[in-house]
Amino acid sequence: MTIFDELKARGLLAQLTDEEEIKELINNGKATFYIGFDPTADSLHVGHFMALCLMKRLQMAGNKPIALIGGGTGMIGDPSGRSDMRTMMTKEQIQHNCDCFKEQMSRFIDFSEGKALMVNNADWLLDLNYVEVLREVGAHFSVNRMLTAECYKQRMEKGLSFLEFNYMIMQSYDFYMLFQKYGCNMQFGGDDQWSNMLGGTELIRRKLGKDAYAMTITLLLNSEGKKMGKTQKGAVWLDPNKTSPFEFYQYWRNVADADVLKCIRMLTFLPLEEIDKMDTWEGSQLNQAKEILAYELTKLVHGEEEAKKAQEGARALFSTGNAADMPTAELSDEDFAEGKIDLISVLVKSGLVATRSEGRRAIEQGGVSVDGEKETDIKKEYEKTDFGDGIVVKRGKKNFRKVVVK
RNA sequence: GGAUGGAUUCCCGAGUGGCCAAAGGGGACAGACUGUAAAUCUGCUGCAAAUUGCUUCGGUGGUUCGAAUCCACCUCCAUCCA
Repeated sequence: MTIFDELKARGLLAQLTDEEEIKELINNGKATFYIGFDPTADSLHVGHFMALCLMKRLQMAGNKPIALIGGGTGMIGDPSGRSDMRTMMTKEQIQHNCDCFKEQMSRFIDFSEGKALMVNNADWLLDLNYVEVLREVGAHFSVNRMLTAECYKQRMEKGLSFLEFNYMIMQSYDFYMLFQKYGCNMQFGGDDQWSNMLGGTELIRRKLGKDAYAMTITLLLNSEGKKMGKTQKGAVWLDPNKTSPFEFYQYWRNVADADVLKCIRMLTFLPLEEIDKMDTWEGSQLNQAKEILAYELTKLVHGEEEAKKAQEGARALFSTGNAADMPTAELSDEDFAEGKIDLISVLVKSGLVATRSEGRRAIEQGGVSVDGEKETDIKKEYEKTDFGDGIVVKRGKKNFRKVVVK
């Protein structure tokens, strides 16, 4: 199976400028392609992960990836797919984020011996001269056409600043630069990047009279049409300090039935034949598929050892309600008043609830249990000796914490 | 620069002197049912020493016994005019 057919079978391809040409290039390892990453946070998240996987797949097929870090475009902020203005970041923030990105990416992509490149568009964007850019680049863009682009249409209702309006031009300029500097003939990105990417191919055609190609990856949406990889607390990060391997595992363990197979197909490296078998699974058997998905992804991101730990931890926790390897919270002497601490305080100190009111509510509604026993007395108090080697406090079905006294 | 409309809690959105910690919906959280899924039903959703107290309706001052609500100024947003 060719790499192109595989990508297609996995449902990764969304839009392509020229299917035949792209197929030819990537199947024969002749593509030098880039994917841009804007440093909007100090860690990559699941959305980036898809792009990284794509890079890896194509690299394995002999193509040369360029990871472009948007140190320059990050100064502007991409309006695509957003209904509100981005908050502006300081230069220092952006630099810090770039550094974090670099480190995380090197774990996925082989950057040795010219097999891949990592560049930062700050290198060429920050020193641009305004008037020069207007004359050289701006002349090739039609405002009328830009405004008809889907990503701007949405923003026309809420308001779009000139700053953000220019994002497309900057991204197009990136492609143009990479084409000249590194012979980069292809750009990949999320489907929301389509219009920005077309801007680049067009600029290259107009300025150089040469062809370049663009291809977008399907956005990973859940059955409700929302982007996956987002939780209430924010994104699911790849940085273990921001999203622990256990939380990461649990996120995928808990995806909806309707989304499991899609996720396995798009995100894992499991052979397609194996995935096709799972396609017939129904009902509670799908639960196994979720376990596979969670395990495979955790393994890819955090390594086999962490994946095993997370899986075992989760299994033990949900079957027996106990596990050696669960998040632990420590209480110290100051937490005890006259040798005692009340249950609400335990919940707050262990981070299971944010406020005492929330803790009170959780107890009153029967959502709290201690060592497997439901506890509904909000005044319940514990002495130091009650903790022994640690007690397991649970809020809701999926939030556990082992509480020990130091 | 001018005219008009607007800013309410996580989001949308009611509220136009006291009955307001603020209707309704969404989301989130908890419970029941389940498969760590979905759907459904129920509860709950500012904080706290919790039948009470404290802090919230863009900001700052003011009027009043009492202000989300009235007045002044300011900031931001939308639409129209330049």
